[in-house]
This record gives sequence, C-alpha cells and structure tokens, in this order.
Amino acid sequence: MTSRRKVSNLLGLAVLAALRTRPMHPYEVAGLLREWGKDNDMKFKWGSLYTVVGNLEKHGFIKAVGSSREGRRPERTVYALTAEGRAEAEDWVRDLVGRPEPEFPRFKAALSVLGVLHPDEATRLLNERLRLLDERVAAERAGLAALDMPRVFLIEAEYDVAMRQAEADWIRSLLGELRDGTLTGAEAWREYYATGQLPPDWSQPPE
Amino acid sequence: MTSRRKVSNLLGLAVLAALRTRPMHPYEVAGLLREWGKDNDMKFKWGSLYTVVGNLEKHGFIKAVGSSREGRRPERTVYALTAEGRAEAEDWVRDLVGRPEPEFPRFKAALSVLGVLHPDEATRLLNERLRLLDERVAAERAGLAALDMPRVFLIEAEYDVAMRQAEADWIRSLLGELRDGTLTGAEAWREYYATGQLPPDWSQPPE
DNA sequence: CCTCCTTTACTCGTGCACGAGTATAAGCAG
DNA sequence: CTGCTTATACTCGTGCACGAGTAAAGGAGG
Repeated sequence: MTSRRKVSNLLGLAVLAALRTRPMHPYEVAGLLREWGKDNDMKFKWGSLYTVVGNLEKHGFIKAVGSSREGRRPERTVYALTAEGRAEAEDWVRDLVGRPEPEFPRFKAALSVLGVLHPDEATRLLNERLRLLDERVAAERAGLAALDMPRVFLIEAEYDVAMRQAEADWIRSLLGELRDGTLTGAEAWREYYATGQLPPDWSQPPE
Repeated sequence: MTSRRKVSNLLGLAVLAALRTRPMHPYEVAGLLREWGKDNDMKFKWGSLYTVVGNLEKHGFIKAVGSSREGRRPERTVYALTAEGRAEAEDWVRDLVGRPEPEFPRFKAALSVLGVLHPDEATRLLNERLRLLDERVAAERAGLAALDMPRVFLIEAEYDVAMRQAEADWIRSLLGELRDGTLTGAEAWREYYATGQLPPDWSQPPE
C-alpha cells in the first residue's frame, strides 16, 4: 500500500469525479477526462485506468450497474459511484487541498546533485531551461486568454502557469548570483573542476 | 521500463552522486545521503535503495569492488562508480536541468477536481493550506539563515522555499478573487450546491 | 465490395516501489 | 554478566504502474 488510501493513484480521484456526473464505462470516463483536459493535470495512462477502475470497484467506491454490448465488441461494463465513493472523493480532495505534503519535483533532485557538472555547463543548461520555461509560460498564458470560459474551470492551469513563472524567476535570480559571484561557495565549485581537488568540506558539509 | 532511462528512480542518481566521492556499501551511501539532507530532496525509501543499487549494478553503472565483513554480520558489498555510471549521472542531470518535463503535483490534481466540494469548504481548506505553507516557509527560511554554510550546497532548499512561497502567494490571490467575486464562474459553482442543479456547461465545458 | 487506415476499447506481462519484517550487534542499566 | 533497548544492515512479498500489444468496428478510397 503506497499510502494510507485504499486507491492511491490520483487517476482514481479523477474517475470518481467523472462518475459524479453519471454512470459510465471506463472508456467513456477516459474520454470525458480528456475533454476536460484532466490528462494535463495528472498522469493519465491507459494501463492504469483499468487497474484503477478495478481497484475502485474492489473497495466499493464504484459498482458495476450493467453492461452494454454493441455487435461483437468486448462487453463494456458501466460503473456508478457509490455513497462510499462520493465520500472518498470528498475526503481525498479535502486532504490534498488542506494538507500540503512534501513533494519531490525532478528539478529539485537535479539541483541537489548539480555539483556533478562543471559550473559553466550547469549555467548553460539553466539558461536553456529558462528559455523553454519562458516560452511555455507565454504560450500557456496566451492559450488561457484565448479560451473564453469561466475561470473556475481553469484554476489548475492558472496555478500551473504561476508555478512555472515562479520557477523561471528563481532560475533567473540564481543565474544572476552565479554571474556576479554573490552565491557563496561557487568559487569552490569552480576550483574543484579546475584542480580536481574537492575543497575539504565537500564530502562532509559542516553541521 | 518507466522511462527511457535504464534506472528510473531518482534515488539512483543520488547513489551515483554519492559514489563519486569514493567506493561505499549501500548502507554507507544511505548515511551519506542522510547527512547531505538528500532525503529531503527526493523520495528515500529503504526498500528502494537495494533494488536501485542492484539495478545500477545490473546495467554496469556501478560494480562491486569487494566486500567487508565484520563479525558474523551480513556481508557488506562495496560498490564503485564505473565510467558508464559517471557518464550516466552527468547525462541524467543534464537532462533533468535542461529539459523541463511536465510534472503533476498532487495539489494541481486536487485543484482540478475542487468542484466536488462546496465553495465554502474549499475556501476554508485553502485558508488552512495557506496558513501551513506560510508557517513552513518561515521555518525553512529561518533554518537556512541559521545554517552558515556555502549557499551552493543549499540551492535545492532555496528553490523549495521559493516554490512554496509562490504557491502561498497564488493561493492568497485566488482567495482574494473568490472573496470579491472576480473569478468568473464562481457563482455557478455556488449555485450548483444551492439548487443541486449543474449549470448546463459543467458536464461539457465549452470548447 | 474489398482493402487499408484509424478509432475504439481494452488485456497482459514486466518491472519496479515500498513497507514490514528480520537478524545481528552494540550500548547500557542494574 | 544478563537482559533490554536502540542502531545497523539488510530481505522479501505484495501490489501497483505502465507500455506494448490486440482485436474488432467504422470509414474512406479505388
């Protein structure tokens, strides 16, 4: 069990949310999520969908309410939300919103081992990332502005833009500090790649 | 294979980074990572450590260079970084830094299904999250300031603080918009919970 | 009306993540 | 020196994630 939740994959939450509108079969759920752009908000993998639906059923959050069959296609099971499922969805969202949990973005991990690269290369890569982020932020902002749609439906997207923007700003400031030498320890880093010698405190940072 | 990388767990990257200093056995690696505070930067699970080390060896990124034994304790295999491992680590970091990939924070997923809650409850929870975030940011900032240590070693932590801060700011602005009604569609949301009736465009948002 | 491509709708196997369990050793209290 | 707790150092099994594969149906072109 990955967490204390019976079904841990967030796709499960999306499925529950979709089934709030009406009973559906899995593929229909997928279509709706696609239409809602949810595949942009969370990992959406076909393989996971059916496992997740199966688990939701196993734990009583949804139940099969019939199956339609057209021609000789595989039978499509239609699922409906149960009372437990409705409660689970609400509780899950409450948890996710109310309690910030530590997350581990890949970029953070990368920053923590940035020392494996030469400072000049690191700088170059950070500039590259910055460029891509700026582009994407601009594109997404434009996309959002073009879409005339009540903004409540778009808060995740607005959040996303805000976060990317913040990351871009942070990188810009880091690059600034690297440029004008106000980032303490940066010379030691450079030194290491010049002389092959670690400053004494690299393998055991003080305190 | 989760991605195109032979070993996909980021813990593997940390292991490679640690082995750059000198050959070590897995538990020693773990200790070093702890000491470096890496367990704060990425998911660190004991179960994963040994799987990851095994896979790194299988793919030739590290190799056993002997095994020490003390008393009748289980034998401890000491691993060293290979040339391929060194290259892999560098390439991996290059990738992570240079190419922003879409990520799916849990809060983003939560925002995308925020509609399952009553707007008042959502507001309450957002306020709660905001409070916790502000607290944590303050604490981390204080912690960082207290630690007199070259800042190059702390960029991940500084990044983290900046991101949390940005999130807090974004939530504050969202709450503001909810309060003074400048978030379009918010009345429809409220309406739905008052009348039980979905506005016509909930199940199929236009465009 | 036949063939080929695309869309629909899944299934299956591999491989990994991770928590819980285990076993030895070291410290220390009485 | 005996028994208890804490730290050390893993192992193992379950369960899930996910990509690749499959197969029927619909459509479109000749």
